[in-house]
Amino acid sequence: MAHDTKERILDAAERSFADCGFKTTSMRDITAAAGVNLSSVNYHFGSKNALLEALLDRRFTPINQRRIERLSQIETSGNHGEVQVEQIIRALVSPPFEMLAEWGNGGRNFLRLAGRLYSETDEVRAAVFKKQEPVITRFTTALEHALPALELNEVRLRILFVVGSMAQTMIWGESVGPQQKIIGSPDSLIESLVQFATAGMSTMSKNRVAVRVDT
Amino acid sequence: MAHDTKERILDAAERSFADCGFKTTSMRDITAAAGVNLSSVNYHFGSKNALLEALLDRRFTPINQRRIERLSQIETSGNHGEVQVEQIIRALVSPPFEMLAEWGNGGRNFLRLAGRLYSETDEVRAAVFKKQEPVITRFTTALEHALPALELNEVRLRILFVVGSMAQTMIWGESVGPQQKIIGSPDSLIESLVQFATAGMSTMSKNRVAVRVDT
DNA sequence: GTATAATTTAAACGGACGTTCGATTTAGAG
DNA sequence: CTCTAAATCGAACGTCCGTTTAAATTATAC
Repeated sequence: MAHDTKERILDAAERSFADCGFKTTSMRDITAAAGVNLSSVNYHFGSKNALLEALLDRRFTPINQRRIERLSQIETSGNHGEVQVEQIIRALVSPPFEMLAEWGNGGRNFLRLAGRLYSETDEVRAAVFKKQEPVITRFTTALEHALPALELNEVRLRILFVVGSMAQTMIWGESVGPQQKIIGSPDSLIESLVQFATAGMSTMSKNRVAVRVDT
Repeated sequence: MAHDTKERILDAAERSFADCGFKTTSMRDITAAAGVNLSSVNYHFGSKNALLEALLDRRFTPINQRRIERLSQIETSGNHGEVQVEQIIRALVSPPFEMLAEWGNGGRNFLRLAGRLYSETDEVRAAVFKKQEPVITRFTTALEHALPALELNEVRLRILFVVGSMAQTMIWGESVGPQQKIIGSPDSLIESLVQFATAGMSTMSKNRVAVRVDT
């Protein structure tokens, strides 16, 4: 029963952060929802910020592990062109949604929370970015190799677009708008996202404006 | 000098909200930055929430006006297919970036702020959504007509992806990562975004998984 | 000029926040 | 059992928050 406290705090915090955001959620909200004492968070994690970090680690570590595994497989498969681009993108965007089945409600809460992170305060975002940096770097180089005809900065810009689509999907995962449910099963959602992102990532225009870079 | 106060508050709030987020920014931060008395915000706007609404109205009204104008022109132009899709998407995503030139730093701050709104607290997001609803609806139906081969829910889902890409671009507009500047002029940025979104929106797969909708 | 309204100001309000502290309870080892 | 360390608990700390109040100041109309 002892160590159970930590996980109950993590679960409650995950849910509250997803519902109300990091700053808006108070420690009293979290501890009340978890059914533990107010001081428990500081005792087990040190501070509210440290709690957030622990929370992100718990989910991002297996997600990123899976991402990297997939990418390694793809790199040794010998595929090329748009097929490979699709595989790479799938390896990037699928894992968070696949975890839904394993993690249940906790996974759904984390998804909403994680989607928001990309637009959090610079302070929080910097922390997240640092954790995700190795993964982003690996996928960036992989896509640069898979799309040799594209300027490097254009590839990186499109990765930004893909991440934005993914984040938005995480946030609005359940319903969009007041009533409409436009999202069915997680599987079909992933397919739509991968298809969209692959098409956008692979497109080669005829009359494109050159991408200028200020150095 | 009297009515100048309101705009100074709006400018300062726009900047602070963009830097630190809505909840994190205190009224004392805003009024200090604006060089006005603490009570001025409540006097002129009523509350902190009302200030945010006024702030959004100031920028979104002309942006959405421009969006609707463009869309109306497109609908009477007689174009079809992917050409029309590109025009519609351009009408949706360009205006915010075009305002940068007109609004200077204020526009840049607003862009970052607006990009974050899509992932704010449900409360804030609901308010934003209500304001944007007519515009979203019009663009949704326009794209549904332009893409008759696509299921309606698939169109709406892809609009979500496009909005996500746009929001992400607004947030990271200046620099991505610690040092890299991957974004050049606003013009080339818009072109990249439009091209990406058009390709993703228009793509027709061969072996797609059917999109199931829970009713 | 005076009267009236609009605006600005300083000060304070009650409340909620993250964190800390000392005491108490629980768990594990000898 | 006893001893020790880990964990939980209630209570309080100081701080910052959004908002309100009432007086002082400024602008506007007559």
